[in-house]
Amino acid sequence: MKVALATPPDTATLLDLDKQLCFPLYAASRLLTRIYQPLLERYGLTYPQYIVLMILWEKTPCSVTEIGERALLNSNTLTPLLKRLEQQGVITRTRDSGDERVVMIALTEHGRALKSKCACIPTEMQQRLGFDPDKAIALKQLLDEFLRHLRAHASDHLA
Amino acid sequence: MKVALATPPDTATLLDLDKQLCFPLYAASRLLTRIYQPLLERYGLTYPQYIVLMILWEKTPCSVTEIGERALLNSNTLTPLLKRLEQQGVITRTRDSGDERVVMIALTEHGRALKSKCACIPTEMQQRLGFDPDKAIALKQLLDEFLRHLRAHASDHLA
DNA sequence: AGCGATTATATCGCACAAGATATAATCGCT
DNA sequence: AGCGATTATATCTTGTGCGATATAATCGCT
Repeated sequence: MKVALATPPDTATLLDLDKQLCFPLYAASRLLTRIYQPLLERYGLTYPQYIVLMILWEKTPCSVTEIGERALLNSNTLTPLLKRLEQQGVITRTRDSGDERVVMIALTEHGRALKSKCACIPTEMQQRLGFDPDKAIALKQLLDEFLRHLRAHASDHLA
Repeated sequence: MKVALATPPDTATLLDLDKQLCFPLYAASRLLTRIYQPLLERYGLTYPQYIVLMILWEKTPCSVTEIGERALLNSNTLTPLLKRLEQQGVITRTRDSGDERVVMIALTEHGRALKSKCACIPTEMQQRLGFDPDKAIALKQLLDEFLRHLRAHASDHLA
């Protein structure tokens, strides 16, 4: 016979929005992106485009696949995004002469110049956020660990 | 004259993808949503739709604005999402008789029934994730705090 | 060399997101 | 009562995201 039905983990309760891990992740991601937006639109960039540029600022040129692995985005998202960056004159897209399947993405002069213009963004974001730096670091560490876990786990699920 | 230019926080370095807080947030949010997907598509739901349903399972009916405040989504996102849920017979949309500007969203019988069908999802996600529960709790707490901070802060920036 | 399997991008369709703007109903003040 | 301001949704446009599929180039094996 069922006895201690009184106390928690009853399944209905677990469906409360406030109990979810995913929701604050999802909401915080969108809100933080919104705070980036006014800083980025000065240069005509969206947040995902900024991610791609950060990858290219570290190493250029990069193949589409390399960018996808780093940003965790597939070609169906990257192709149009990269075409927009190309139209803005920020990057070039060139087929690799050695392997014609590969499209190499390289920064233009303008794209390189954007790096120094964007250099103030991380600091400015930190100021605008005004979130306790210690907590931000703790959060980032946990998130990085969680992301590593998810990446390792994702391959399980694709199998 | 500039002297100690050698050591860190030089601005260029801060643009490294690995230094960013937003990127793991953004990436983890998308990866986690992907893990939800196979569980949700059994019931023809997307993750944002599931969020809205969790809100309605706690309290029905709700106005569009109430849902928007809870889910942090605006009408331009909610209106089409809610219309799709209506077409699926999960919710109804009715103008409030007292105030015709307000559209009240209520669960249908089917929508209510989905709650018990979805009851297993939180537990199943936890199992599938296999992420250290203590770390998950710590992460959620930090995220909740960060989200509260962002919400409070967002209003500053909208001003 | 020949050809099926693999790989790298691209395309298509659908569903968010969010700013800007439109529309209609209600409120508040005189 | 009248009317400008506010409020609640809806619509339009642009830009992601992502599953499914298409296409073209390369690889691997015989």
